[in-house]
Amino acid sequence: MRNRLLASLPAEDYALIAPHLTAVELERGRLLYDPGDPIETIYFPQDGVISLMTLMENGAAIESATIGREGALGLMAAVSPRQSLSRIIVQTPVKATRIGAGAMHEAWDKSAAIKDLVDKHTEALFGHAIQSVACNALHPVEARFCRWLLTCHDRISNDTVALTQEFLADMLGVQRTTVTAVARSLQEKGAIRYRRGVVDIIDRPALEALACECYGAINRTYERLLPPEH
Amino acid sequence: MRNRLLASLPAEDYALIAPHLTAVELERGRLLYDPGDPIETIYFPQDGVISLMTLMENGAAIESATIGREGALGLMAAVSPRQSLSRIIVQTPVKATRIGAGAMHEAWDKSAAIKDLVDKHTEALFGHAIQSVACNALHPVEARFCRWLLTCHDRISNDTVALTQEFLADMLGVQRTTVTAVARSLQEKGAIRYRRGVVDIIDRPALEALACECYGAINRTYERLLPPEH
DNA sequence: CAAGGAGTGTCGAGTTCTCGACAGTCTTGA
DNA sequence: TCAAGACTGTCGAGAACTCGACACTCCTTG
Repeated sequence: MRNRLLASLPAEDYALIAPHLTAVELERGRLLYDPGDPIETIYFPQDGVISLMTLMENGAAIESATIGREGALGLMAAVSPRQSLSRIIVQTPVKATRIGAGAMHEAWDKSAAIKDLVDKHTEALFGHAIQSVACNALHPVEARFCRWLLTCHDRISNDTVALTQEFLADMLGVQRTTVTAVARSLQEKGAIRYRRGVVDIIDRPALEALACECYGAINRTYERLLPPEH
Repeated sequence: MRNRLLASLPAEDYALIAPHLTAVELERGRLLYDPGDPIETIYFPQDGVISLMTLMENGAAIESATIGREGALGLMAAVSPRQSLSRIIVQTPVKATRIGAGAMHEAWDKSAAIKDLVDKHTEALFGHAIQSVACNALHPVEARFCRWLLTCHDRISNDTVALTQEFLADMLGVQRTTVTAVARSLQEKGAIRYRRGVVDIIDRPALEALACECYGAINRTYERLLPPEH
């Protein structure tokens, strides 16, 4: 059980949802929800990254938050029925545990521990979002690129991230040519190595030094609000 | 009662909190919370604007969301004790109704209507934040300036906004010189008139045309989630 | 009513990023 | 195995915004 939310639940509370949990694998690029879609399924990632992307009228979609094993997708639907606010896609291959929103709501209704978990997770995700608001306005692309890689690296179990520069340009809300330039610069600095569709993280400390403070700030918010590991 | 959340409460639910409500006036510039401060008081604005500002290590503070009569400040503390995630300041003079977080929690515990209100407000504020994430990455300063003025205008009861260009530059996360240039351009277009410390909104439709789609998107989210007016 | 501070206007060099274009390379599937 | 599509490299003009500087004006306060 790598998902931190599920792992933190006391056995009796976990037992409320266990019968309804199903393990799934989600392939990269899969569209889970579009804005307005009712959230019928909640996903607890065990490994991999899911992106929340704000969709603009012209079709541009930019990442507003990510979800990995520290959280869950659609968890707010445990409280009451929801429509998705964003386009939600699978960014790296994801192993997850899923549960229907209805079943989760019933468990939420019975368990104070689950209520608390939903509450804290909502707060942490909000903190993630408002930090990103500031980051996108104030920080140069290279720092945001590094933050993005680190966040991704934390949520997967190896040093290789499969993604195209084009995709990454969308995530960051910049031109692809800008991503190309930044990627080359980072490779020259020895922080990453990349080839067609793949980025290898070579020197994580270097990335951390180049990333903006938002990386640490978001992590601290999660650490403060979520149950400790183990 | 101009605050939309309070106005929407059924009489019996409102009665739970009424004894603890106090009317207050908050002067412009007042600091309500800094990151990490415990949220002990919840404010329901009747008129005026409160800003949530993400604070960076170098002291820069940029606006990540605003709160006016359509919402409340610190409402999530009704669910469980919270620390503020942002620096929260009074942006225009505010008339508000306030209540202690403890009293609000007790009412929340007893009233399904209040629970629902808190839930919906949390979701709307999250929607506000993720739209701002995209906006800051994708939209030019002029469009964001217009959006900001419109949002402010919706929450106050006249056409004159008191603020300095320096302050606005902080809000938008840009240089003051950029704000000067944009303000002059908008004045030449006849949308606003400004003088030392004051902006008058002259042609609201013109501002709406120049603002980015995020203004409408955020409003639609609030309209969908909050109880209708009257 | 003089002084000081706060707010604004303006300039210019420099950087970052956009935007469109096109060529080259790798991968996939018919 | 060949064609088509997906992905990357590169170029260059131009727009947007930064950053530092300085002058000026208005307002407040002693």
